[in-house]
Amino acid sequence: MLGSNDPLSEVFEHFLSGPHIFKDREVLRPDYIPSHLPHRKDEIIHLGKILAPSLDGVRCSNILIYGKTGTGKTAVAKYTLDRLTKKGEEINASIRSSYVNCRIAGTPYRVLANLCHSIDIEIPFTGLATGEVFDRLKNTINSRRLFLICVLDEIDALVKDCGDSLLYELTRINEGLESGKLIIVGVSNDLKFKELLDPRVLSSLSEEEVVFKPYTALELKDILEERANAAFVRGRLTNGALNLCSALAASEHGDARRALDLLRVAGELAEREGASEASEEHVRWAQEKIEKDRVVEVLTTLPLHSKIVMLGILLLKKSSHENSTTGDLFEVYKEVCPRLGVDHLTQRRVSGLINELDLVGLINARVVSFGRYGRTKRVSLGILEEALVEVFKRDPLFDSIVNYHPQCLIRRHKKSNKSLEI
DNA sequence: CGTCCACAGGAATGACGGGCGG
DNA sequence: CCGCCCGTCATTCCTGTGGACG
Repeated sequence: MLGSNDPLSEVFEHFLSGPHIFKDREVLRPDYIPSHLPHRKDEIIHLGKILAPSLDGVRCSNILIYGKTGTGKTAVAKYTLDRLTKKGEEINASIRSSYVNCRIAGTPYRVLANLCHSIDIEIPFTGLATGEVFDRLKNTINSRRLFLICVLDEIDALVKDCGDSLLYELTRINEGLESGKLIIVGVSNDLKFKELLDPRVLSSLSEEEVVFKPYTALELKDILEERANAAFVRGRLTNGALNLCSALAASEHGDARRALDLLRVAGELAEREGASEASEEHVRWAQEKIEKDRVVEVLTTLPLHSKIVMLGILLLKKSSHENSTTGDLFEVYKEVCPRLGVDHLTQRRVSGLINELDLVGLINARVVSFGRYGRTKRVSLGILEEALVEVFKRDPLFDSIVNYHPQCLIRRHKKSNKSLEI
C-alpha cells in the first residue's frame, strides 16, 4: 500500500537491515548507574566506613563530597546508599535513604517535599509553609525511629539560589529528635562552595569530607571499556576510537560523563551513516557535533540584546574587523537595533553583556590599552563563524540582516586604521 | 612627567514580573 | 485573591586607569 513512494520505508528498512552498532545504548546515558564502579573503590569504602555505624543504630557523621563534573560522585553516593539500605533491610535496621537533586528541585520547599515523599509522607505541591513541611518530616523521623540518610546533590546550586537557611535547619534537626536521625550527604561540583556557608553550617555539614579526583586517561579507558562492552555489539567499536574518547575526556578535566557522551554520539553517527563500526573519525565527528550542539543551544536561548551583540561581532568580522573594541561594537549594535525594530540599550549595559558572553565562551573579550587612544576591551568571536551564521539564518528576525553592511564602519575605517595599527 | 583618551566597572536606583505567605 | 517582597534586568552617575603622546 505504501510502496516505494513512501520516503520513510526506505529509512526504516535501511536501519533494520544495516549493521547494528549498539546492543544496549542505555548504559551510555549520563544517568545510568552501573553495578560496578571502576577506580572508585577507595571512595566507596571510605563512604561506607563513615555510614556503617548507622546499621548499628549509631548516629554517623554528615558528609560533604567534592569533585568536578563526571568524577563519579553521584554514582558512588547512590551505589553506596543502595547497598547500605539493602543491608539495613537484611538485619531489620530502619534505615532509609533519599536522593534529591537540589538544582532540579530548585527551592527549599521542594527539597523538603522530596525528602518527605521518600519516607512516604504526602505533601501537596504547594500550600504549606516551608516550616510546616519541615516539622512533618521531623515528627515522622521521630515517631518511626528512622535513620534517614539523604543525598543532597548539587547542593551548591541550592545555596547559591536560596542561601543556607535550609541546611542550617537540617543540620540542627537531630537536636530536637528523641529517636531516629537525619544524616546529610552533600554533593558539590564547586570547590569554592564552602565559602558561601555560615561557619556553623559548614562545620556540622562537613564532619567528613570526601574529595573525588578527576579520572586519568587510563582510568577513563577502563571505565569506557566496561561500558562499551555492554553497549556495543562486539567488534563494532575500534580500539582507536575508544582510546581517543578517553584521551579527549582526560584532557578536559577527566570527565567521565563527557567520555561516555563522546562514545554514544560517535556510535549514533556511525549507525546513522550505515558504517560497520565506530571509528576514530566518528569520535572526532562526535566531538564537533557535541560542541556545535552546545553552541547552538546557548546561542538560541540567548536574550535578544545579547543576540544582537553577537550579530554585531559577526558583522564586524565580515568587514574584516577581526577584533574590535567596545566602542566599534556599540556603534554597529546601535545601528542594527532600529533595523530590528528594537530600542538599543546603553553602552554600560552592552559592556556588561559583552562580559557575560565572554564568560560563556561565545566570544573573547580582554581589556587592552591604546595609551593616548584610550582603554577598552578587545572583542573577538570565540566560536566558529559558520555556527553563528547558521543560527541567525534559522531565526526569522535575523535572517535578512546577516549580510547587512553597517554604515558606521565606512566612516570608522579611516580613523581606526590609524589607532588600531599596532 | 603630567595629560587625557575611551572606555572599565562599581554603586545606587528604578521598572517589571513572578512567587509566596497570609 | 491580594499585597508584599524579592530577583532580574536596565539606566544613571560615577570614579578609576594603562600607557602613548607632547
